[in-house]
Amino acid sequence: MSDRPFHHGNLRAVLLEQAETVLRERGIDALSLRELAREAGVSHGAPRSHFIDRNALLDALAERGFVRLADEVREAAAKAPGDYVRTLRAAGTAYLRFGLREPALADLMFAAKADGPSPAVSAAAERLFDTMTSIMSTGVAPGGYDARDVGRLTLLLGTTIQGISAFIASHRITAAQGEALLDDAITLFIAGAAAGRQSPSGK
Amino acid sequence: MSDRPFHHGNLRAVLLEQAETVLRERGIDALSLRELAREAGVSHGAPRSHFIDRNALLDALAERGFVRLADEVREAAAKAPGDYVRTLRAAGTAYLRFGLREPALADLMFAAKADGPSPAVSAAAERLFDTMTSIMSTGVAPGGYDARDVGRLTLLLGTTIQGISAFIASHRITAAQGEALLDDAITLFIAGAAAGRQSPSGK
DNA sequence: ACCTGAACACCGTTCAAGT
DNA sequence: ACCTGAACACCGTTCAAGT
Repeated sequence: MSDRPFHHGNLRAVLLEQAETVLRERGIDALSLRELAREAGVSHGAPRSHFIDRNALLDALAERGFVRLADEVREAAAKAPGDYVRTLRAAGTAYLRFGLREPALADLMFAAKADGPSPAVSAAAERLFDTMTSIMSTGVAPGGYDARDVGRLTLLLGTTIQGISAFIASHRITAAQGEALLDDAITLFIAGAAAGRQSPSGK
Repeated sequence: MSDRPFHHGNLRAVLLEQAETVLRERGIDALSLRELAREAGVSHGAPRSHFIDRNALLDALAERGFVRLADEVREAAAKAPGDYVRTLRAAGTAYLRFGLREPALADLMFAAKADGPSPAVSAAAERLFDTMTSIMSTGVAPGGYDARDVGRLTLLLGTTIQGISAFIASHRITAAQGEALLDDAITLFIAGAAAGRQSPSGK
C-alpha cells in the first residue's frame, strides 16, 4: 500500500462505485468527498480533478442511476412473456424493485432541484422515458389503446410508478401494497383508455 | 439589540419559520442550525433546547408540511362546487400547487428514510391520508364506485399525484402538463372503477 | 427550563505546487 | 493531466456553566 503510483488511473470510477455503496448503506447525508478520497487512498483534493464539487458527483450518480434503471426496465420487459399488459406489469415491477434496492439513489434521481437537472442527467432520464414509451407502444396494435394515447399513458404510468415508489421508500405503504397498486393502475389505465375511446382529457 | 431578555420565549417558532423560508428559497442543503441561530439572535447552541439535532428540525418541518398540505387540500375540496369528480380535481390541484410552491419541503416530506418517519411525522401524514379518504368517499353514493374501493382508489390517486408532483419538481414535466395528467388520472380511475365493476386487482 | 460559549471533529472548496 | 497538502470558512454536536 505504499508503492501506489502517483496517478491512480481509475479514480473516477472508484469514487463513483464507493459513492453508490455509501448512498445505499448510509444515505446521502453520509456521502462525503473527503471520506471517498480517504477510502480510495488519495488526498482529499484529488476528487476535484474528476468532479468539480459534491453536486457534480451527485449528478453523475443520478445519471448512472437512470441508465441502470432504464436497462433493468428494458430487460424485464423483454423477458416478460405474453400480452402487453404483462409486459407493462413486468416493467413497472422492475421499476419498483429498483427503488426498493436503491431508495436513496432513486430519491436523488427525482429530487427537486431549483435549476432542473444537468444536461447529462436529463439525457439519461430521457433514455428511461424512451424505454417506457417503447414498452407502452406494444399495446397499441392488439386492440388496446390508440397510438395517439401512448405518450400520455406513458407519462401517466411513469408518474404513478414514481409515486408508488416514493410511498414505499418513505414507508407510507409496504412493497406488497405497492405492487398491488401497480396492478390496479395498469388495469384501470388500460381499461379506461381502451374502453372510453373518447379523449380522457376532455372537459 | 442589546436588552433582549435571556429567554427568547419564542425561539422554537422563530426557528421553524426561518427554516421554512430558507428551505423555500435556498433548498435543504443551505439549511444550517448555526445560521438559523444567528438570524434569531441566539447562540449556536440555543436550538438544542428545542431540537435535539438537525434531523429533528427537519422532522418538525415535514410534520408541519403535512398538516398544512392536509388543510389546503381539505379547503380546496370544500370550496369546489358540483360533483365529486370536480371535488377530486380541486383536491388534486391543491396538492400539486403545494408542491409547486414548496418543492424542497414536499421533497423532504416524502424523502426515503432508512428508519421510516418519526411518529409525529407519521401521524401528520395520516391526517393527509384521512383527508384524501374522506374526499374520495364523496364519490361513493351517486352511482360512482363501490364503497369497498375507496381505500384503494385513495391510495392510487395519492401515489399518482405524488408522482406527478415529483415529476414537476424535478423538471421532468411542466406544471401545465402535470395538471393535465391529473385530469387524465382522475377520469381514468373513476371511469375504470365505475365501469369495470369486477375487481380491478383480479389476476 | 432555557441559553451561552468554548471545544472537538468533521466538512467543502480553493489553489499553489509537485509529478 | 492528475494529484498533494496547506489554508480557509463553515458545519453539527457536546457539555459545563450561567440565569
